[in-house]
Amino acid sequence: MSEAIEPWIEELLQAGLGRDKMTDKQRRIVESAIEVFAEKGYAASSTSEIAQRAGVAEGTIFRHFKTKKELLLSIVTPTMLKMIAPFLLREFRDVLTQDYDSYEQFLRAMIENRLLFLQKNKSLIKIVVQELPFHPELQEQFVQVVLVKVKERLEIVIGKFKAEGQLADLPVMTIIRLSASAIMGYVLTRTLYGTREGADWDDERELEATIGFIMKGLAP
Amino acid sequence: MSEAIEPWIEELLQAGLGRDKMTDKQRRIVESAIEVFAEKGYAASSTSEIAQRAGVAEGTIFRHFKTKKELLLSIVTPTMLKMIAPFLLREFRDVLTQDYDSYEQFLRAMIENRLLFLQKNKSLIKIVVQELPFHPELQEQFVQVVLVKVKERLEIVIGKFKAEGQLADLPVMTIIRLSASAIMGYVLTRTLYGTREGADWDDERELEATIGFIMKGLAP
Amino acid sequence: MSEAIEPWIEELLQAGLGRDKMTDKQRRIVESAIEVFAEKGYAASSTSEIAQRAGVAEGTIFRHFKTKKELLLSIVTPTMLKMIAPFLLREFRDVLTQDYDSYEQFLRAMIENRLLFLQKNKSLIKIVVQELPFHPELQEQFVQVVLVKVKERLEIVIGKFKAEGQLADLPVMTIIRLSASAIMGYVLTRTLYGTREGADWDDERELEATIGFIMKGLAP
Amino acid sequence: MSEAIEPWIEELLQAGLGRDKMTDKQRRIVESAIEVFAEKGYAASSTSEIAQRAGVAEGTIFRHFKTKKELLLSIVTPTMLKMIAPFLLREFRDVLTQDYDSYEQFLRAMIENRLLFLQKNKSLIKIVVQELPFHPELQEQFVQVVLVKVKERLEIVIGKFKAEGQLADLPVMTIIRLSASAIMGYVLTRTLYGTREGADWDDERELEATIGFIMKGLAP
DNA sequence: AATGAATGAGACTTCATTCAT
DNA sequence: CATGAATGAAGTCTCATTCAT
Repeated sequence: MSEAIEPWIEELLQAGLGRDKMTDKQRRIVESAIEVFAEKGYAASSTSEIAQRAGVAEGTIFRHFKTKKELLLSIVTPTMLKMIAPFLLREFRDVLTQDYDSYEQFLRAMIENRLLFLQKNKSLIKIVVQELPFHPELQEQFVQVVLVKVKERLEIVIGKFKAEGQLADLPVMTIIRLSASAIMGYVLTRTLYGTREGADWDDERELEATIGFIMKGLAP
Repeated sequence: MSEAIEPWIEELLQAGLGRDKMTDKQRRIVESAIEVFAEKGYAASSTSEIAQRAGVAEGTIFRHFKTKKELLLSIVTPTMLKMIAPFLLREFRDVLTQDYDSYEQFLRAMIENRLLFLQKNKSLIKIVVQELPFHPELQEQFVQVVLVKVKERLEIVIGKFKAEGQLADLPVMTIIRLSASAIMGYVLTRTLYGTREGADWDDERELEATIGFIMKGLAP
Repeated sequence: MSEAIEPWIEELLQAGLGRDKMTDKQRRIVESAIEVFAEKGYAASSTSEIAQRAGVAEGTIFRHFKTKKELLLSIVTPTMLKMIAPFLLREFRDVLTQDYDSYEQFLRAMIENRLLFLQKNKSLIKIVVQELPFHPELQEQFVQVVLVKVKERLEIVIGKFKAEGQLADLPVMTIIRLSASAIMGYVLTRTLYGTREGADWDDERELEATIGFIMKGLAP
Repeated sequence: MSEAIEPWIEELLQAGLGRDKMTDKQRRIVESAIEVFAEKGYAASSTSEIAQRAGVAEGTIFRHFKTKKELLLSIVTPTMLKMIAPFLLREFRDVLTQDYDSYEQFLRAMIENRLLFLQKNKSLIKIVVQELPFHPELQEQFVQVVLVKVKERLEIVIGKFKAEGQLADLPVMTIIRLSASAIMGYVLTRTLYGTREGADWDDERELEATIGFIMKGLAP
């Protein structure tokens, strides 16, 4: 737990999360690109439309991003890092292992944190999820950056709860999978279905049901 | 629930599932299209590559399908029907309501049946899932054809098990969601992760863990 | 002398010289390309202008030639072959070794033959000469196809005249170089300078002077 | 013949030959431009690459040269002057008419002088030769500045040798052409072919052969 | 029914040039 | 003087679709 974060991740986090160094136009280009990519998908998006929405000349895009693909990467790579930021930052990491007495507490914290993130980054997540299957480099990155890191951290936390006898005697990966499935099912349904007009979605109730389900399902 | 299936669905099932009426070339076109769409995504696929792989002239595609979009629909619509075929076919429907004594039995049957389907139709499912977000007509179709129908049928079955006191007192939709999440998590992990070389995936164990998880989580 | 011509050369000669298999539009494209390339140089020529002059849509060019470069090659490669055709064709080859009693006769024949060729293919030659320095593949081709073949044949003929004591005792390559320089100087001056209005170019006299110069310069 | 050199030529000679007045950046731009133009040809060269190689900003080029074309001219015009400098400079001019007893001596001096020049200015010459055909203003300049001047001077010298009975009774222009052809053939072969690895080019022998050829060919 | 040449709109990208800093 | 971000015209090339054969 005490080993330092790899410097390149630290760096990317800085560079990616804050768009500080970007010029105004650059930021507008990226924002338009996020819009358009999320709406139509990368392949069906045209740089001319992105330029138009950003209010810049098409050539300007290519001054900042050598290719359309690079523009995509400039969006996806930081997003993948943001997705796992809580697992990487030192302060949070310590929190992970210490602050939660019960698995339930931990679950609630995770859901709240990531749900907030997801709500604020719907388009970004959509782009990542949509494009992942078609770009092997992204997949590589995803496995290396997201899966491995997250798994690493979660194994520690969940291992602890399991050792304390709070959880059933299942492989840690299985516990992660089952918990994650239920949470994602909740989040996805909520996102897709819960926002429809006239939908009878009682968020509080569903959240409780989901957590209850996980806790019962994983009880020793 | 004893009303007849809508005739147009019946028709589509016939037309879509059996590619009987297709000429040889037509079938080859559709098969190539499935390949290419699954590989590159609809927008990034070119009709000329599809024609090439199908061994037909470029123009031939447009003799059978007015537009590229229509070719996509000719793949997606039947697939969506195939996805819910078990819920629609009369014989199966009766089975649903009668054959299973326990929810666990029912779950096992569903998993086995749909897993088989998924394994035989990976590319098709991939296309549907990938394209759904970008084509409102498809979404419409999906909701109308898949969600509504499945929900309708499942509510009966699950309502029965719930009435029998086998399941916790949760809204039927919630039960469906939680069960489906866990199953899909299992299937997805198995598909993406279980086939990697050197992966330590014990299918039997994971399946049992998943079913156990659901049953415990949903126990009254 | 009696060994067969390499089949690939034979083939290229057929394909390149006769534009038989070309469709009408293809021929028009190539002809326009020759015009434009010769006028402006390859790099400064635009496919859109070529298309316009050919009276076809721009896309049509790329149906017949994958890239602009391929269009260039489709012009240059056959031209290089045409440049040395006399040295390759069997009938001519035999002629080379037998028909000429004196080096002077041989020179006159060569000049006449190649001058005719040059007059009919000014643009083509111009393109080859202009582009050669910028395309390594063309240089490779030029050395392999033109230099080597021509040298091979000329060495035989000139070796014979030298053996007969008609020529000075110089390396055959030197004789070739000196003769070629004088001829090319004649041809070039004639082409560039001789066609100007008011130029005092007496072609007959200059030709005689050139041949006289070579013969005297190379006399034993 | 004793009339002064046209002042504008004098001026250009000063300005072009010495790059004295240029700032450091300006000189670096011109040098990079020479490199790139020689490598890729004018039309295929980009000002951005030139700027990069020169280590200056893109805009800087256009502070010193209004257009890309002007940059080309700033290279080509002085080069054309340098090509004929020996014929223009007063001191050299006198030398021309007095110092050489034989045409052979004169030839040797010219070859040595111009060969040295060519070796030190390969890229420049390449650019001039390559671009001449595509820029009518350059052609104009070339005829006016190079051809006319050189012809003027050479006619005097060669006229003298001819009057002395050293040379055959041919038009002076013909003598020039024949001599120049042989020399250029020598220089070109030497440049292109003589530097290849494994080439059996004996420079001394070829030079002698060439001079011998010219002298014999032009003997009275 | 099948072909494949032809199209022209539009895709991504490059580039010479301008201008505020 | 120098910079480099910005531009928009133009470049090469792709693609869905049409149509005469």
